[in-house]
Amino acid sequence: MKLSTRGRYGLRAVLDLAVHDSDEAVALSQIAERQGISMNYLEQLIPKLKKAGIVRGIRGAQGGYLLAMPVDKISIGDILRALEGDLNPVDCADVNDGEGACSNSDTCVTKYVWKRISDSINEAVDGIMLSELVEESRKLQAPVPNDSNKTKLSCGK
Amino acid sequence: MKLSTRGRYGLRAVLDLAVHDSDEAVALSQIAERQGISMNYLEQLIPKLKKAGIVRGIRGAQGGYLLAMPVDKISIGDILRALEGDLNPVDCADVNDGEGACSNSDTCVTKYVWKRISDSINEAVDGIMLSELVEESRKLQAPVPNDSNKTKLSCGK
DNA sequence: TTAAAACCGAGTGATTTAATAGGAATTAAA
DNA sequence: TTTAATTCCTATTAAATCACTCGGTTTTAA
Repeated sequence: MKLSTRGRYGLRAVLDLAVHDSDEAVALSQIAERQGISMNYLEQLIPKLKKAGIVRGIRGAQGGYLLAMPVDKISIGDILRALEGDLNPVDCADVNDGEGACSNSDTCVTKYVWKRISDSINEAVDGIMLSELVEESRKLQAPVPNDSNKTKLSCGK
Repeated sequence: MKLSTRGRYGLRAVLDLAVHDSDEAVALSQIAERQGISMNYLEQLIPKLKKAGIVRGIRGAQGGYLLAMPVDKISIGDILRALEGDLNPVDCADVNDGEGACSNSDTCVTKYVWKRISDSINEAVDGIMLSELVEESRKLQAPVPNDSNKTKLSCGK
């Protein structure tokens, strides 16, 4: 029951993008450098975020990425589901609306457990908007206004 | 963010044991057969459940396993944590009380997200007692009182 | 024209998962 | 006292997944 680096790195990348949001695109190399993440690896996560309508890319020189929606319309749940796939603890038809066929759903008792876990996770992540994390990070870097470019926004790898 | 078969099989095994709870021990071979799970594999999960004080083994012929606590004292969270390890989405000191050292916990914003997820999962599973699942399974098998031995209690693998 | 960037797909070593297998120790019952 | 049932313990393994790396192509601003 651990998030993979897809979810962890990807959320950091989107948050970095959100913190540096403006009218000009941000190059992936900058995000990768600031966050200390391999750019090649980050590159693989981008298509998932694009498909979910979270970021959009600007090709060519001086290109980069922009958020495709305002920060207060993007929930952490949107981001994590885009990167990790559904956040359900099992592949079960009664939990994951219809997906994942199951033969004896009628005699299944554990599905109540999976449903409760699934609902609680999704409610938690859907209740946090990207804008809240942006605000929080601005508070944290306020005391040292100069090195705003270096803030990692997240711990560990 | 999926539970492994450890958690899914193991919970089914404990639930099976709880449904067939009595003063005589239940052989693992019976649980394995009823639940359609490899006995060799189930055998590997038992030490985790014993260490957590959930089951105890009776050795020798006519031996087997018994619940080590009353069903209303065992939460689903106890069982899943015993089988899967902690249910936190990341290894982060600020989430997983102290475990997992972290260098820049001070500038970390994402930890708020991980904490919310972690808390919601643990609250969900700690709020369900094994006794509730036993009751639920009795309700489901009530219409056909004869085949109580065959109830799988869970779907899929 | 050039260089910076997004875009695309293939390959890879390490780790984890989900088992299987074989045997030793214990004990109730024949 | 033997036998058979059972827990207990450790090792091995095939397959999948993870976390990257690499090499190239297209696009586009300067």
